[in-house]
Amino acid sequence: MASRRVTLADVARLAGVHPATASRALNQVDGSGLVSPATVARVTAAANRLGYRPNPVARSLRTRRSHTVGVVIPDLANPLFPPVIRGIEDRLAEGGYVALLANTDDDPAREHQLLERMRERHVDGLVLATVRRGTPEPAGPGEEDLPVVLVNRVAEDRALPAVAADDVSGIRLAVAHLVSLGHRRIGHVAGPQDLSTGAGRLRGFRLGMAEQGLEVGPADVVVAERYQVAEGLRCARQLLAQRPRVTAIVAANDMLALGCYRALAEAGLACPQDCSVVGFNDMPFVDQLSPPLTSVRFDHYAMGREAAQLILERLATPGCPTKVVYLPPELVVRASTGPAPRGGPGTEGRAGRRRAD
Amino acid sequence: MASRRVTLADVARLAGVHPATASRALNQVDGSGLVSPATVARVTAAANRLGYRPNPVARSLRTRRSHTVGVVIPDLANPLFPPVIRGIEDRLAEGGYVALLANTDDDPAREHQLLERMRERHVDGLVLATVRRGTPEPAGPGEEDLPVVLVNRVAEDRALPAVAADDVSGIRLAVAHLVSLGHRRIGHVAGPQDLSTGAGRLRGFRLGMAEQGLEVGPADVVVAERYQVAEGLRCARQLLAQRPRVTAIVAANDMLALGCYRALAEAGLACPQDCSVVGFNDMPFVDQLSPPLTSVRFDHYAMGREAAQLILERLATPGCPTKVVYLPPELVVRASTGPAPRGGPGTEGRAGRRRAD
DNA sequence: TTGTACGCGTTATCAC
DNA sequence: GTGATAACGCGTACAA
Repeated sequence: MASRRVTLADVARLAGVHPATASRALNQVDGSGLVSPATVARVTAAANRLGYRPNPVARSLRTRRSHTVGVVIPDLANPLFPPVIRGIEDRLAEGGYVALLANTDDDPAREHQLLERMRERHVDGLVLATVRRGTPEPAGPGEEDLPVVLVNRVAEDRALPAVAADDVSGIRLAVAHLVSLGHRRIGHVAGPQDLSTGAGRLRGFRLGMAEQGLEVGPADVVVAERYQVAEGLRCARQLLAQRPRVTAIVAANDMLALGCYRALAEAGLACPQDCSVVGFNDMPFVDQLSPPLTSVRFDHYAMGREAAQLILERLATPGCPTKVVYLPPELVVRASTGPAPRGGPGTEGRAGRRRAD
Repeated sequence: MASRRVTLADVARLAGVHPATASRALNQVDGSGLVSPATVARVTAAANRLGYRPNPVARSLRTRRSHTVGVVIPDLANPLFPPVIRGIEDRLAEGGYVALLANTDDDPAREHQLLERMRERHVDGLVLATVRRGTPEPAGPGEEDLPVVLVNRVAEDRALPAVAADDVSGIRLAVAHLVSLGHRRIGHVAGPQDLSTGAGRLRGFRLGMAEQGLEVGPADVVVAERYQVAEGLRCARQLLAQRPRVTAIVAANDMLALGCYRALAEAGLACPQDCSVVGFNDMPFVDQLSPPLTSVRFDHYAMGREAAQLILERLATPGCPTKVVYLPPELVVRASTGPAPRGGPGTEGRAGRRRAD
């Protein structure tokens, strides 16, 4: 029936101490003897008895810390992110923090507005999955700088703490796998080059091909503007047009790989009989596709946890060194990759067979 | 270079008025003349000049309203929800509100804890996609009650505002479609019966079958405990075991339909040649499955917007009547449904063919 | 119409 | 060690 929330003053009254003392007693880090153990006991007892919960708003007003971390995601609809968010939330909760989530839909204007809102709300730090190369300062100039951690992105100069998959290694795995299956004419549908993942994976492609003694000509790479199925379709169409004898495509992520599927179907090519496809991220559901997608996998949930860990460290120790964490990738081989066709694709013999609707 | 945030006092000083006056001038609803137009002009000018942004924390402490709405989702990894969340966020932003997002992973304990955190943070209202039948009071008894809106759920007695698809109509569409393809032995993998969607869709199934003059025996329905692929697999296995001659399965949602795919593959049955499958929700990516899934579709983004609309109405007019909004469903026919097999499935002639790995 | 004074709930900084 | 006091930034009765 007690309708009003119980406040610190109530606790103090019950414990027979001044509110300030109660505050100290409750916020006490164990050991530092600023307040007598007896009072601590009495106050905590009173707090428990009354079911006292501090008011975070009042606390935030006073301390200018909100125990809230802003998490900015480019696209919630990308299945990559839910596990990442879960990881962030879980680790943050362990540290007593809450995530304020926002997604920008890749719209810089929207992102700017969201970041402004987050500053207003006194978020203590930011976890960004949106940062583009060339805009390392996420919050505009002149502002007091919030702690920032990048996730699934890395700053060009590694000046910001970050957690991401080892893009280069991952793509090299993919290339090596394809070569082991006999592929030689391999194309790359690259990601946006203003994203660290897009640039890193393209670098990995060139490196991996070189390691295998294969050349990469200008026509072997088509760069997507965004990580979306439609872009994958566009790029794969172009790739097939300018390199009709390609037998395998490495896509910079799974969304683009989906676009490649469509382009192959359009062209009357079967996957993997005529052309193999490899993705990146191993998103949920790609094992249910037709054909199930071979993809470079890493632990998304762990990436989220690690990002939260970094921001917590940074909040606890503002000056701590800037860490960049790379997660080890592995290749999950499924049915979208197979032996290189012997006659070569694009020859009339194999085209025009069964196609997805 | 101005490092400190500009505060109301700064604005007042520049405008040459008392802070209280500045406050009134800025919070003024147009028309009601509590403050002279001249001062309003001066104050707003000063505010713009300084780039004043009110401190939401202080305001929230004072007014006990945070302009924040808690949004609780059972499972972020379900692709149904991202568009819903987008809809909620967008509409909320138009009304000057922010969404505080949380996902419970279907864990009531976790949900309880999250709701507590949200209360602490002074959320002004709640949008819940988690409510189960039998627990209409989401926040525990005796507490001051926050405005609540349900999304993708409906309270048993319709006592709470809610937005959801018209489950009954949707399933009837599915049944009618299957019957028109010649199916007569149709099974249902039902959703959890403590969720309004699970119960409503089961009701729709019985109704739809009755309309078509078909009987529903106890063995024709298997009830899933959760909306997950693994549960769909379990239920479909059971259904196939107890009704081997079934030629079509209506799944209560797309996740369960995915489980049905697996069960059919296990049993060596081809979809749709041996057995058709219909899902519900038309999640993103189900058009990319093998085979592309026939599913009952409704506008997820619109559902989110509508839910936000309802909570905004409720915040503006606390006593307003309780609305329950049903969204019209439509059937998206893809390749997972086809004509009923003539010989009937489960006969040895067709079993044991190609199977997914 | 505007200024005065106070309180929202907490914590930081002084004294004692 | 603990109590008193002020302040975080804003909104709002009340007085003028």
